[in-house]
Amino acid sequence: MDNTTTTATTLNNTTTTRPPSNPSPSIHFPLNLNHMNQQHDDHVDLRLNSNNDHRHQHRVIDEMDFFADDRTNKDGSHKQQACTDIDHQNMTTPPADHQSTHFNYVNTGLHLLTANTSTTDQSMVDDGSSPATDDTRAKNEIVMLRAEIERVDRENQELKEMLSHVTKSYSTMQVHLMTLMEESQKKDAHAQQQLHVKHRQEDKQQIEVGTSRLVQKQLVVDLGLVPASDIHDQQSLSSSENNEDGRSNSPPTNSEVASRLQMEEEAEITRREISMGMGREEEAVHVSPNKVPRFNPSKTNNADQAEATMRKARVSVRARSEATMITDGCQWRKYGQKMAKGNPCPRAYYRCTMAAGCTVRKQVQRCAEDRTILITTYEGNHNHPLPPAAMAMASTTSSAAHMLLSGSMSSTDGLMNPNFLARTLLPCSSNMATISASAPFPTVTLDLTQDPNAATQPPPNTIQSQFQNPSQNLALLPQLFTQTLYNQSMFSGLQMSQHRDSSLGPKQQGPLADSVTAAAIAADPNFTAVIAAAISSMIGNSHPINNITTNSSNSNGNNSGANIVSSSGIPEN
DNA sequence: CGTTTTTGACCGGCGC
DNA sequence: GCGCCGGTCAAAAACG
Repeated sequence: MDNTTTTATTLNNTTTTRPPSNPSPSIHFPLNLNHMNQQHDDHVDLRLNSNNDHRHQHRVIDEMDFFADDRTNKDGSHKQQACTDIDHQNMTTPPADHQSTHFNYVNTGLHLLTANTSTTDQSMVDDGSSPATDDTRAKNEIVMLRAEIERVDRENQELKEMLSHVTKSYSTMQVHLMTLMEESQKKDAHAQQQLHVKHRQEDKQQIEVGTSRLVQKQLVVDLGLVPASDIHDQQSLSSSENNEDGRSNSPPTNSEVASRLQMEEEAEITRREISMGMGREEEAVHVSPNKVPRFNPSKTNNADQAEATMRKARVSVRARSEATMITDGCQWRKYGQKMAKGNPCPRAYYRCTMAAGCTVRKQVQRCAEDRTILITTYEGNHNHPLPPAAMAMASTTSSAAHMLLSGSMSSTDGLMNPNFLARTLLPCSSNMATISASAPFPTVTLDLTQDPNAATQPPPNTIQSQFQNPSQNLALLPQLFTQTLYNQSMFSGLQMSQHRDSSLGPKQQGPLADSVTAAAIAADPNFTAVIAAAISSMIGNSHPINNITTNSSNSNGNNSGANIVSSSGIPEN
């Protein structure tokens, strides 16, 4: 941002009367093209010394950058910028090939002429040339400048083509990514169907054999209530049993095996996502008569640990709000309230009521030290369609779980590097996302409190800093949104790859995966929703998240009133 | 009357 | 083994 500001300032200094129409486009584009390291002098000198090709090129590119991002007027802006100088030099004779496009700038150029012409005039005076010579020189200069303009135009064109190419490539990749995701989803559905059928067949066989315990277990699988670890076990069992079923008569080829494994793996991941936060129902159904713990240490493997980690992974949002809860687009029902140790404010427990089977929960509690800060902790994944606003928040919890599952918990990269998340989330600004390694649950924390001197401190083992002031907080939002949106496809791709890698277990993923995953999480657009939700509550409780994102969720009547909370949901105490 | 909230009881994990 | 604590359950109360 500093670089951008510098550029704007330089231009303003150079062209003092340039219409203040376009400082804003400079905010974005220089981030994409790396010309911001140019000195101020480059801008000034280039403007005055058109015969310095090297420097001039820098100037041209910088100015290109400065306006190129203005997608509504980038073409015209380039030419306007490039032509301003020549217009200064030729006050009444703008180049014919640009005249049509620069009529808006003629007057401006007249005003900007002073500095440049003074220099030129001075040189002319120093030469002591006759008026005729001056005319010739001026004409030569005009010719040179026209040639320069043409060259600049060509460069502009090339750069525009490059930009267009990059944009197209990005769009293509995005489409490709979406296609892959759809295919993946289809595979998941297909794999689930196959597993369902297969398990039913196996159930029948086992019922005949009389293995009632396995029947019970697999019924749980069929109901989709089994934890991923058990699914994994089940799949292993099924895989081994596949050698005995009908299909095993013809040994599958390697590709078939690989394909099947991949499909089952994806199905497992899908189940894992669904089962995350299944909570009591799942346990109630699954617990064997012997009350064998589901995560028996004796048979715990990486997948089990990952599952346990995912189940408990949480996303916590700290935001200043006088409301009982931040609005996140979901319907919640309070099911409990407890006094937590060390905090005079009670902690309220909510569960999602948008679908019968959804067991997503959240805890809401005011900070003990600063009761204007509302701490909302989410756990689990929704298993039902959500309105856009709610979907964003819900995906965040899933994303957090994936991040933590990916090995960040075991890696110090993401946890112990104080600047890691900050660099990832907002490379040019302060930190707001933190990861807590404190037991018992891995937690991703978004701190949206505005007061850096708030008495509230993050729990031990957290990495955290805060926005320096509210204006900065809000001012950074657009950039944050841009950044997160830009990374959306990247994150999705990573998420998919994580799905596949997750079967390897955290230990088998390298530190790069850890870092990248954490980066993806931090850059996830879903975080935007969290931020938006928190910000919306900060800005005013009468402005729900929809004000920031979309009003489309109004259709289900769950926007500002989405969170059905009693007035005493969180006693102010 | 159906839904939601309240609140005491209960359960399981964990530390001593 | 016991007590503490976090989290959940479920009956009663409150609400619309």
